[in-house]
Amino acid sequence: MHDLDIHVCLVEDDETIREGYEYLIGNAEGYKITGSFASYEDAAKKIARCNPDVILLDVELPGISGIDAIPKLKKLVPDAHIIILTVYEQELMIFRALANGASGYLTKDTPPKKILASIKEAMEGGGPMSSHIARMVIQSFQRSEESPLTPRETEILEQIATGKSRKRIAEELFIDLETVKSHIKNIYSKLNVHSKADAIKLAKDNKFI
Amino acid sequence: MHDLDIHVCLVEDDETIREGYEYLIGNAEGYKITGSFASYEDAAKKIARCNPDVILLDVELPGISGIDAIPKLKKLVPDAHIIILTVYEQELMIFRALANGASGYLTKDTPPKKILASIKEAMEGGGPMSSHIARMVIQSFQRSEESPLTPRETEILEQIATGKSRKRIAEELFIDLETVKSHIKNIYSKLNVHSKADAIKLAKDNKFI
DNA sequence: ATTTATATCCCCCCAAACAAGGTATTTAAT
DNA sequence: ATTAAATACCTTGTTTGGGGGGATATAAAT
Repeated sequence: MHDLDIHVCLVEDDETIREGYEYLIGNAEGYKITGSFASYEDAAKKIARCNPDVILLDVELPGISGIDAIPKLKKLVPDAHIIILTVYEQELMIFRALANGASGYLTKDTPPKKILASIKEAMEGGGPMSSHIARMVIQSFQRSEESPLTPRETEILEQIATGKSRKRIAEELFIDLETVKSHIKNIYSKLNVHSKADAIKLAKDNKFI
Repeated sequence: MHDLDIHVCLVEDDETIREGYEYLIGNAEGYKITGSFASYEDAAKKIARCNPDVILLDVELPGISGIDAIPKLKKLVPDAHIIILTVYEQELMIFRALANGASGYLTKDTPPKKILASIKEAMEGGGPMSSHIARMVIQSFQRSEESPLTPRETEILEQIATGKSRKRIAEELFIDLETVKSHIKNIYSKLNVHSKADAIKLAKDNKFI
């Protein structure tokens, strides 16, 4: 029976909060706390022997931050799914966590039931996120609707952003090199820039591309 | 009372499925179907008068595809949240949908309760996704752990990918132009490529950057 | 103690790419 | 009938890119 339980480890420096989670998860059917640590350094020593399926990880930790701990934990227990559990909702934090290998991102106001569901979800290959986080992630994909660029110009700027030369872009779009140049001139003049790099940066910042 | 209900519109060509959703949502407390259409063209004419809070949109539609319909619907009813409801789970489809302005993405095997919850979630600023979709979205942020590139090389390749010239990169990293060139030479040789564009493409495909 | 990897800097060359200044035609949409 | 978009051409001048050959300091690994 025990082996069918989902093995959960905690890394959270606030003792009160940690005990709260221990209580919640430890008493839930099908879940088992196999490790509970106050810092990454603490966890590093023993977590491999805890065989975690899921690790709940705080971001603000003494010593190595939770964000930086993600790749290290992944190395120690490659098969574990890491869920970030934090009060922080800054975009940068979220994206760094996900880029570093987190499987999910929950805010600390997540109700107990949702936490348990998220643990299971992560284990089954899902990507549990608080709804607000999910929307931020989705929004990061979205384009602006008020781009001054025409569709063709946007397309060409996208190609430029992949590092392709004008010549190559011309070939791939079956148009003349001179046409590509014309488009670029127009792009620069619309965006008020004088170089590839500036055009790309401005376009990305404003989600034109 | 009626005005407190969440106004939902459907755009789905399969009549059986559409009727199923109509039944589900129409009979749920707090929800009201204010429009139901078999295609974008159909919806375009009347949907503005339906005042939808949330639009459930299929991707495979006769005429204009659901994906392409998203920006058009957004223009017709800017405040509506669009949730894609589909059998397709291809990465490209998902990212195009989100880029076009969808607030959520559900697969058609989503249980009724979750559909209703997702409608509410979208309305409240969340980003409802099927768990599998969420994981795909999260994975799109992640880097490979087996990049052959050193941290410095990765950093420089990232800069190159923003369109910056070697000179500018050198200035911004406070190193000599020659150093940047050396790194680039090493990057090319490690990646077995002979141009910016190829290096960027390969690195992006393999999530080195 | 000695390799190895990383990051740094230097020299050469030359073709190719880039940016900015124009002008002009065709097509599609309003 | 007018506008906007996409297309193509020309000139001029500067910068960058990619390939080749090296060197050196430092840190990590063995």
